[in-house]
Amino acid sequence: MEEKNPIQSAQRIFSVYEYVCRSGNAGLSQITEALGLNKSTVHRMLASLIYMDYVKQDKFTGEYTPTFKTVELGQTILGRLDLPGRVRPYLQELSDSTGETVHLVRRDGTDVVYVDKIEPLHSRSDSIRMASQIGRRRPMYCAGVGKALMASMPENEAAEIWDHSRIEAKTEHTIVTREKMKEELAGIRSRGWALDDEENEKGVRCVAAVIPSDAEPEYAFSISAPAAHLDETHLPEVIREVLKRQKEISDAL
Amino acid sequence: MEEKNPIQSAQRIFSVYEYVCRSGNAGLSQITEALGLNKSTVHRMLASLIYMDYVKQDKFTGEYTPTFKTVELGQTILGRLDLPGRVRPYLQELSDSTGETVHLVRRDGTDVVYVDKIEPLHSRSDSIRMASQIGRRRPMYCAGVGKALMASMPENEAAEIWDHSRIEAKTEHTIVTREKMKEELAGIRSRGWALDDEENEKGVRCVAAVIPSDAEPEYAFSISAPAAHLDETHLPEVIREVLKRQKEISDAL
DNA sequence: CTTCATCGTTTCATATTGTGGAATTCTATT
DNA sequence: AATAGAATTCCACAATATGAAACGATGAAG
Repeated sequence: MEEKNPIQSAQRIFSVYEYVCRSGNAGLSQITEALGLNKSTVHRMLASLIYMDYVKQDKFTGEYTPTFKTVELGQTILGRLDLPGRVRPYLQELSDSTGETVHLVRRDGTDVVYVDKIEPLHSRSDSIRMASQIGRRRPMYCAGVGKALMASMPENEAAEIWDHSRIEAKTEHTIVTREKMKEELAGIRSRGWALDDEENEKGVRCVAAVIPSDAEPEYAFSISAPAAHLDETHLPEVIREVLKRQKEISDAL
Repeated sequence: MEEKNPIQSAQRIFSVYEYVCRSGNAGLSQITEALGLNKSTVHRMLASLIYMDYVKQDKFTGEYTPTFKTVELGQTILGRLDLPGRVRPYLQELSDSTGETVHLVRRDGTDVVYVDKIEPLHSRSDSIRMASQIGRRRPMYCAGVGKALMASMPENEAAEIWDHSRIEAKTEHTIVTREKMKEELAGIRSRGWALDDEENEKGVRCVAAVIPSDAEPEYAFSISAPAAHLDETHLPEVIREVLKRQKEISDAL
């Protein structure tokens, strides 16, 4: 991998672009300070982004905000995936029947990327909003969906993913040894579902399963919930729901 | 407005970036030909985009594809909007009860931008897939949602939108005169809903209404369907459903 | 097996552009 | 009216982006 951007001005303009996207709105001085660039440089970068319709400037406040063009490009990329649209009805039903958030992910190297996120139509009164976001990536080793995918591939391939992952203990429950992971994957294979037992985020558990496929599965889905909801009492029922929907999806594809 | 990009290399690298996003995957030579740039320039642009993680290169085919980073940025922008998440359950019910696609838009100058799109969980057998896409913009004057929004603002403001729009007859049904639009908006005001009567796309009709707000409404939603579904027989029922959901949303916000 | 075509990759002299310091303009505050 | 602090503009020149040419890889044709 290169150790610096082959095009310096690209680094600069994309820094400005991302800053505006991530902040939502920002003034010239704020961006200048945050990025450590000269303000006439930043000004020209913004003028360029405005010209290309990625950014717009509020007439009254002078602040810069992202346009929806990035949203449209993102949706163009996402919309090219066929599977999410086809499985969404099943995942919405899963979400509705459990009252919890459902995620669909796609494998991307040693990571998974969230490609859909379904909230129940009627949230339970004690539900919490999941911080997950479509487009975000996460390492496979500490995600229920990631482990489900690893369990559905040849063992050597799963081992390679482990070896290429930067293992760190995200919580005290995160699996950090090769042996433990191997056992875990064996368990997942025999059960047909994976559990993220507060391994990625304290207080959050999830039940996951792969989307069956003729080839090696590339997608997986999960129900995430506060650990208090997914306790020993409720777990079996949720597992049943997950496997039921998995079967329906399998039958329909 | 500037008549050329203030930063030439920005123009180039964003051209390459958009090309890769829109095509889904492309080889160096293809991009070079399409954009009329020197191939070593394009190669360096791609190297830069790879460095910034917007693009990746397939190891086997050598082709370049967009990563999910753009999706993530787009979702960051979209996720900053509060209203879509809150009204989605109502719109999903509207979609399910009618079996048609529902759109939520937000006003953006003289245009509307699609910020959500809901498909019924169980499509009717003769449903068609709407070409609309989140992030896409559309002029207000020829969209049901746009007319609904125009009808809910002061007349002079609606007139200004009309004056600043590039009016063209998208179909033979498109309203292209100021007088006709004025009458149309008066009708919408008295009825409380708008109809896109094949004005934007032949064969497609939609019923639209604004999302009520204390201030001037900024969002509107619509049901779109093939004209054959939304004929005179079915229209009253769909209108009732639209107004019913509008009321529920109003009560809940 | 050799040759050829076409793809992506790399190099480097130099033409061209992006840079940033300083001045200017604008607006809100005192 | 003066001041502060924001955004905007200018332009000499330092620095970079450019592209022609060469190179390496791969698959197809003979």
